[in-house]
Amino acid sequence: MFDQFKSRFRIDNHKWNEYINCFNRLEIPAKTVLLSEGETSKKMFLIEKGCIRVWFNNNGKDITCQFFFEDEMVSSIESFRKNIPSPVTAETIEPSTVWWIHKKDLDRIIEEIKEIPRFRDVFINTIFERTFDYMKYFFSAIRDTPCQRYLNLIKERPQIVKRVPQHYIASYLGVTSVHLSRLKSKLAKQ
Amino acid sequence: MFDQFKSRFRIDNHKWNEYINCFNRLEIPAKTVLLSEGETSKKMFLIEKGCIRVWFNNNGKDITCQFFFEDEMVSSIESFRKNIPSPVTAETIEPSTVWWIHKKDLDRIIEEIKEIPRFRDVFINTIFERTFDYMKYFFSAIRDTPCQRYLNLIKERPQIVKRVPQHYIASYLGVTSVHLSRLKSKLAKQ
DNA sequence: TTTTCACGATAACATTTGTTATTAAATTTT
DNA sequence: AAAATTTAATAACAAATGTTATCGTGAAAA
Repeated sequence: MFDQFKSRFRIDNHKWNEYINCFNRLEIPAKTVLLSEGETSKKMFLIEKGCIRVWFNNNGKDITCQFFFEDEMVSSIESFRKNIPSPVTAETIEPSTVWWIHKKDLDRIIEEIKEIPRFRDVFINTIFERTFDYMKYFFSAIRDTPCQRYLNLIKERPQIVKRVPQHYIASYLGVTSVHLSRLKSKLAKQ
Repeated sequence: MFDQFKSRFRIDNHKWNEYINCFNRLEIPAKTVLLSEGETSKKMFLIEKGCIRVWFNNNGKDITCQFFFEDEMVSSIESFRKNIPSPVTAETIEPSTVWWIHKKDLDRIIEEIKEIPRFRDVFINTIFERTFDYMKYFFSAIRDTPCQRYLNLIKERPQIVKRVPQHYIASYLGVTSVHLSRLKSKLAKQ
């Protein structure tokens, strides 16, 4: 589970064991809430198996804004970094296995390995890539029709279309589930 | 113009003068292109006076995706950082005064002051904030109606509504200029 | 097994948004 | 000043999308 990170940073074995001992394995059923809207995020989750959606409430309807799958880290990064109430809820879609770590442990680890220039660069690069991702999402939202965004999702993120219930995808695309269903049947006819 | 940065990082006078000498002042009319779509960004611009929009072409129509005003830095950060062709064009809206710096000079300066922990943290924090901004834009795009987004713009970024021609704002909101005009007249009646 | 419940498809109708065209005012250029 | 260009408003119609309701299927719970 953690080898992907180890090989990237060349951390000595002793330290490495100390770090991975901070993680706790957790097996949970579908629809388990890992972080609630309004709660300040104190844990970071790493997905071993399963899938998680992040959503927020808007006038009684929930709007899904992110999906996470195997090997991805999940939290409300805004809540986690700034110690403020989370604007979103994180919840499993499938029965899942996750590893979680306390914020204070992760902060300490980051503080320690921050001194490794190699790590620092990877860290900064990761944040930049996240920014570029969200820029893309925003640009797509103002440029493309819902139909184009759905086709794009099939192409770029097939996992989502295959594993996630359709009404979650609909709100992620900014349309109703009725309309997404309509778009699908229209596309099937062509 | 540069004092806002100097006070933030406590850099000694000699170095400071070396740094600001890398910047070139430029007075330009409205509709001047500073970076073209497809071109690899080699300059970063800092706005002393005026305003700049960033846009991309979509099937012959241009879609504005960002606005910049006084004291803000402009480039395609993706092109600038990754040395790839810019997905966007940057162009003045008003007659403007900008300061520009060569990428190689800026890279060298950043490399030097990166060693100052204080700077490093501000740098990392700035990227995070950019990410949060784009997350907000994306969330708003899938959650809010164009009308809500327009009202939000008036509230959160009044400069845009006051200084930018309406058809640029329309594409930024993801609607046609006809429709934005319609929304405005509807709001005026209430 | 039986009973809920979650999920998705579809229809009918309402509302929003896009398209195209026209006009007028404001601004810039000549 | 005159001409050209840019910008915004409006109307009429078309297309996209939302809303509400109904139905069927399959999965989960009792």
